Amino acid sequence: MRRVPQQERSQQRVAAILKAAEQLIAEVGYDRTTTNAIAARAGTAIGSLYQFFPNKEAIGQALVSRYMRQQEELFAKMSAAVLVELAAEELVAQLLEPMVEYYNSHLDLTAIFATAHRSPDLMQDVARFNQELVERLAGLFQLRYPRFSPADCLTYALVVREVGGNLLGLSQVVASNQQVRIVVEAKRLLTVYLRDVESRPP
Amino acid sequence: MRRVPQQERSQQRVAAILKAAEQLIAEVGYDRTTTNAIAARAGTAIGSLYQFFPNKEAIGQALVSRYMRQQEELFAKMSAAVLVELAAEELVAQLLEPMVEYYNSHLDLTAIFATAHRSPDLMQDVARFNQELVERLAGLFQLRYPRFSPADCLTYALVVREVGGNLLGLSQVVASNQQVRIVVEAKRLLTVYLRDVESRPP
Amino acid sequence: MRRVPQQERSQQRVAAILKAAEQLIAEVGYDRTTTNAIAARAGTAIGSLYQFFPNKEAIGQALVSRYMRQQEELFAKMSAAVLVELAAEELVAQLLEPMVEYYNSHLDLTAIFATAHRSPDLMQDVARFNQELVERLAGLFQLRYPRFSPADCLTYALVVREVGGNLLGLSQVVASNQQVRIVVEAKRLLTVYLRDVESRPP
Amino acid sequence: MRRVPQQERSQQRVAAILKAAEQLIAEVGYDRTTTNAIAARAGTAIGSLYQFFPNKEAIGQALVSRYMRQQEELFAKMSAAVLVELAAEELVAQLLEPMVEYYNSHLDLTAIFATAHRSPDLMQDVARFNQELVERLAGLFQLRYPRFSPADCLTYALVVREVGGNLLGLSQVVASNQQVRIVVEAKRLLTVYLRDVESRPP
DNA sequence: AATGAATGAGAATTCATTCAT
DNA sequence: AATGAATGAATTCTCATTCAT
Repeated sequence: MRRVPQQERSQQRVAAILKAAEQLIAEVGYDRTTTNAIAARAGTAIGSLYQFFPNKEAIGQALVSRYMRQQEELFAKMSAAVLVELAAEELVAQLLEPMVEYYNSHLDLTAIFATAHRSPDLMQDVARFNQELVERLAGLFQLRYPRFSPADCLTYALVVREVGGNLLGLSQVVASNQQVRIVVEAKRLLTVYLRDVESRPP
Repeated sequence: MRRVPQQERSQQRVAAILKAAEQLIAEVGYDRTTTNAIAARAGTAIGSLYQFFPNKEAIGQALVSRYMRQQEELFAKMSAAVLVELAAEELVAQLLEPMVEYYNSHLDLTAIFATAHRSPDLMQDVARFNQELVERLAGLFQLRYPRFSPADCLTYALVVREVGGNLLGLSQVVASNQQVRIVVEAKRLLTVYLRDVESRPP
Repeated sequence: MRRVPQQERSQQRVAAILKAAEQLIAEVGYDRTTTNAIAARAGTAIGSLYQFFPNKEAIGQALVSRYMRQQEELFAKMSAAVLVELAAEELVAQLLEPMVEYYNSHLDLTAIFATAHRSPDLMQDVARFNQELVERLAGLFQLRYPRFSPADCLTYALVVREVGGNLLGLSQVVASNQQVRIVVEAKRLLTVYLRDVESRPP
Repeated sequence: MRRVPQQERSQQRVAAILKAAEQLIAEVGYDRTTTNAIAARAGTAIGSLYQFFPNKEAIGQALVSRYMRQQEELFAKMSAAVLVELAAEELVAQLLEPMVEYYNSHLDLTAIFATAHRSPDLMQDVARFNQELVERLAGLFQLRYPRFSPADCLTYALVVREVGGNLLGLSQVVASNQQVRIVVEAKRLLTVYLRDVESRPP
């Protein structure tokens, strides 16, 4: 960010910009979201937008990093010591619950993540976050299932993250009577998968 | 398509255009792929590109519909009568194998599907295909598990398609030593999920 | 218009754009006038042009509607009650004088009207204006010469408008020593024509 | 023309091209008529078109010069000696009749003439023809009315040509029940105008 | 001679970003 | 600090013309 908003009015402005960006990206995708449209929906002048963000990418980065920060807070609450002991079902619930909540209030994530693959800078942040998340999961699995190799644990982590993230994304897109069902199935699916992993010989 | 390529040279040209488009979309995404870049990589003049495709979207549509056609051919080979009888593990293998093969040779699909959500026309085709695929799966599940309601079968189909597609997509992106592992886990995960479904009371 | 110019600077810019468009259209015709050329001659960036006009056609429409508005003002000044009573010579003078003045300051009209026949939207405006003008004339003739049928009056109106407009257009194109003569003859020609009409039996 | 068509088949081809060009120009205007469209409507390959015409402009020129040649033939039939003696009404009839006939079969003239003003080469030909026509008329008037100055005769010629041409053009465009009326009025208008001229003192 | 695929300069339009007010 | 008008590089697409077959 170019300038850190000090006054309350500025902070509200930045919040409005991020909210507008979030909505527009969710609606039309990252590439088709114009900075002018963001400013317009945020009720701000385009010039003001550029006082806080040096370029369009920075807005995407801000969105991603805000998401990262919030996810980290969620994870920080869970002690690894506890997670290691939980039954598979409980573990999945603990992991997915906060993500479900987050997805329900931040619709743009899928769109940003989808486009992020291609944008040099945005990609860095998203990739770093995903990496971190996967590593954290892999570490957790290593603690829970010490008999598996690190490469195995990494695989499980990749699978769990991908499946979890995408099913939650799907739940946002389907007809409303399917939304909850998808989330229920996501938990069930991950649970039986983890149980299967647990039952495997080394 | 504007003009149907009759001669062999034309067909090669169209093939080169589609291949270039595929690569570029996979590299930078649909929106950032320019028609000029496609023509340049295809070793063709931009005007020639527009002799075959009326606009940029048509190229994406061609890619999508080619994919749809090929997928349908794959499905056409499997008789429902056989699939109904298979064990969960076999069924998953039958469903995933051809998709794995396809994903390995067509890297752009994830990128197109990601952007497609936003583009009116492209979306139609992709959505229609996904819908069809999901309905086919739901129909299959209904046959296999008659005790479940259509809504249940739809949920299972949505989950299986989403998880299957995304894990295969993931397998394209990860480090090479993880690629095969991911596919193996995808099959395992879907297998235990289907077994779980099978074990449920009505 | 996309954005209504509020500030004086903007108004000057729009005026400069319209003036440049007018000149270029008069010089090379509507189709061969490029928006970039208009912007260049107006001393403006192409982007600025598009802030005020959504597309090229809108510039032509603005020119036409400005013309229409000004013509209507001219007509509004003449009361039908007075025109009905005038001698043919006076009537022609009243009708042509303002048009002469206008043609002398707006050289592009012929060019726009010539191309307008072909452009869907531009045509609408021009056609509507011509229609209106002809109907107004036909109405006036009906009042002056109640013994003629509406179809007759329409014919007279069509002829008078066509001849009037074209001779004034011609006066813009010929050598300077012929300009005034053409206008004088235009008046004379229309006067003797109207007198002839007046002398006809029903 | 690039190559003079010798064989009959070639001559038919050229005729088809000119006919197609004529129609298209009448429909959409000169600038918007594409050479590919001309070839397509003529049932010819675009390459063949360019074997006979070096560029698009040459097609317009061919149309204009064909028109010029035909008009000259019409004029050649009328001896000046006879025209000088005719009454105004007869003279007008003699002059307009062939033009009416021609306009009825060649609808593109108005469109070409309208655009011709702007096209360097096309303009030359059209201008030359108009000039010639006007000079011929002026010469005729000088013979009929020796008491007027050459400048006066030129003015009358300009007026008569402009009015005649445009009213015939108008007659092509109006509703069918007005077409004949316009032509009748055109003759009447020119007649009373010439009579007025004849009655003027030197 | 005929064909029509191929070419690429050029036109309309968008949008990220700057900068005068 | 805020504003929003101004900028112009970049993009999509057209069409006159060429040239290999």
